[in-house]
Amino acid sequence: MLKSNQAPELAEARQQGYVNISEAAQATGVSAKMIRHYEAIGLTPPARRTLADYRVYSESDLHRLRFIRRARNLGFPIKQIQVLLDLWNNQERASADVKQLALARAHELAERIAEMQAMQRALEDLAQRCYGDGRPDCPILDDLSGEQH
Amino acid sequence: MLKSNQAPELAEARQQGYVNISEAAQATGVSAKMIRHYEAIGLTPPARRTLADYRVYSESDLHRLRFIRRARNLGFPIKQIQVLLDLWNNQERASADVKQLALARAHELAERIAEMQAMQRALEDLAQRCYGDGRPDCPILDDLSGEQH
DNA sequence: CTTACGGTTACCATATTGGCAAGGTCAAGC
DNA sequence: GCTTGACCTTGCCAATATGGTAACCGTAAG
Repeated sequence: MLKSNQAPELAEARQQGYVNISEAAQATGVSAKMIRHYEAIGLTPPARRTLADYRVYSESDLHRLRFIRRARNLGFPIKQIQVLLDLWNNQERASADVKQLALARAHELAERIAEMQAMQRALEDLAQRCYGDGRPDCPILDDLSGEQH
Repeated sequence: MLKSNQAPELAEARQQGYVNISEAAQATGVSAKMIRHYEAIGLTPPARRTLADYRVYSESDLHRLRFIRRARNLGFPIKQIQVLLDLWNNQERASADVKQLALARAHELAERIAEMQAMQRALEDLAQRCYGDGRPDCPILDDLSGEQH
């Protein structure tokens, strides 16, 4: 009567410590939508299924999802998270590889931050020179028009 | 023999001071691809065409494209550029409207910058605590795993 | 006339996330 | 046992802005 080997029913899977996708989402902070998406693009291995094709997740699956969420919070794109997951699973990894990824990411962030700070400064400079009242004169639009000042 | 009123041939349009799309791209720094795209989404009015359906651009068309490029360089999204273009064309605009857009954009940028700086700091902290040699121990992966330190 | 270049439209792709629709499943209450 | 509501499934569409490709036709120069 027990069919625990391949595709259990949901209640049975739960007894074995599995959770369904919405519980996994709540437990990891990754939306159900994204959990399915990560599986579809191969970032995570195909989830185990019940007889009714419901996805169920073990504690180690949840662990991996939390890993992904934290990496996303650090701004890593999916491709790099793929590499990080490989390194995470690889006992013979060299920490140098991981450090290099982290520093490369930090460097990219620094460059983007510098660009955005330049934009922000330019906008605030322009806004400061703009009266901001009912008059139509506007140094901001003048600057966008390419007028010399 | 002259058919300059509606749809001239390319040579004729050129004599009237029009340029074709690749010249417009070079003159404004907006790629031909993007010029067509901006037209398709209604950011710019439909370009004038020659008999053979080639787009041709007047100096004021180029002026508008340069305006768009500068606004993009300041990080304005297309939707806001639409508003900026309207204000630019509107003689009765109030500079307050433009200033508000610029400051709102500056504010968004500041928020994104703060987030990214937090990521960057976190990454550099982690990298600094990582030996970065051949050993597998790696505080970066430990942190992503959620281990307490 | 041929050739090379460049224009045209219409797709596809990126990366990430949200939303919706149609249909099947689970659990609880009657 | 049946109904009901919540939840699962897949698949498709949406957004951001930009790049690429393919098939077809126009233009300019030899």
